[in-house]
Amino acid sequence: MVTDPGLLESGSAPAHAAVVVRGAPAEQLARTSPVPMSRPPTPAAPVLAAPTRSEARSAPLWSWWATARRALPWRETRDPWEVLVAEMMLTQTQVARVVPRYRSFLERFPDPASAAVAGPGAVLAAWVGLGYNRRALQLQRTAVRVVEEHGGVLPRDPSQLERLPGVGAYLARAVAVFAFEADLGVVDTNVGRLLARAVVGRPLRRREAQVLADQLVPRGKGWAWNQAMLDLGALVCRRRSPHCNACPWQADCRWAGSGPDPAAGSFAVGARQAPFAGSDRQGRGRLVRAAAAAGPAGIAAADLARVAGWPDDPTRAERVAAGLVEEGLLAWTPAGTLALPVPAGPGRELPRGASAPR
DNA sequence: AAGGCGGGGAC
DNA sequence: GTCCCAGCCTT
Repeated sequence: MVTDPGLLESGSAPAHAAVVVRGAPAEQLARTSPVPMSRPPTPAAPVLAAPTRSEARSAPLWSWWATARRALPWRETRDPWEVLVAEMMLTQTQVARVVPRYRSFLERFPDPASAAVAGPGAVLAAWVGLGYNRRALQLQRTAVRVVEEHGGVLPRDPSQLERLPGVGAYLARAVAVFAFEADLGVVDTNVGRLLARAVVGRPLRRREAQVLADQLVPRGKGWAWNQAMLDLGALVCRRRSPHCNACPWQADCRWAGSGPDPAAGSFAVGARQAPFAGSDRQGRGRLVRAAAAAGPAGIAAADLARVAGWPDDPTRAERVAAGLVEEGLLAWTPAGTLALPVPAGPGRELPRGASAPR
């Protein structure tokens, strides 16, 4: 008998019998639209071609996952805010870099209300070092919106989640699946790579990938299935040098690790990015980090160029600093120094129009 | 469709 | 050194 870790993890998962094959054949995926937010009606006929059948893939995946699964702190919760914080931190950031920062951030901001009240500067100060500092601002703005429009509780509908600042298609579904245990497929870089390589053996368009991911989810096991898929992509079907010998889908893989990588150019699979060293991004990061370290006093204008890493190019430093101010990541103080947008620390008032936290 | 956005670990 | 990561947003 195949063990089913999903039933151990997912309190609401029904103890049902067999995985049911649903959905449309792979050849029809492209014209299935729009992406359904819930399971479409079960069609009469068996549909997915043999290599893409969910049933053939679920048993090996569960067996593999029972021993290979990663123990990660955000897998211990179903709180939607805690899930959102994890997913926001994990955006383009490796798991190993998020783990040591996750719990300490949640201790400081245990719910949307606390982040809304604290203000952008405080959230940013707790974020510095994780990278992509805009995410901290977006998370804080989302917290304000959740307090103002949703009574301080994140909505469970992906389409509503997606309207929140910084919450796109992936994050909305990730919250729906990992907090509310929806039976949807999440497509990040790991899953996107896995689908392209193992399931279809060719690059996938956005909608194809999303529909296919949805169809593979065994009913009632969305949480465990997606966590297992992420683990399989991250640990076995890696971007470089995949461990095909250790893969539970080796017998059914449409690629098998030789020849051109079908994941190249497929949806959610990252493209090359510009060099970081010497970029504006690098200077921006230095300025925000230095502002966080300087506290309310801020960075003296005379130090900007040196702090940004361009001692011989103050014009560039000022331009980049102006951009950070424009985006709300930094602010000029009355003294003419550059600081985080609001004083970090307790005792701030709520933004005008915000309701009191519960 | 393409480019900007952090930073650190793997190679 | 280069590459890439539980993406999102703007142009």
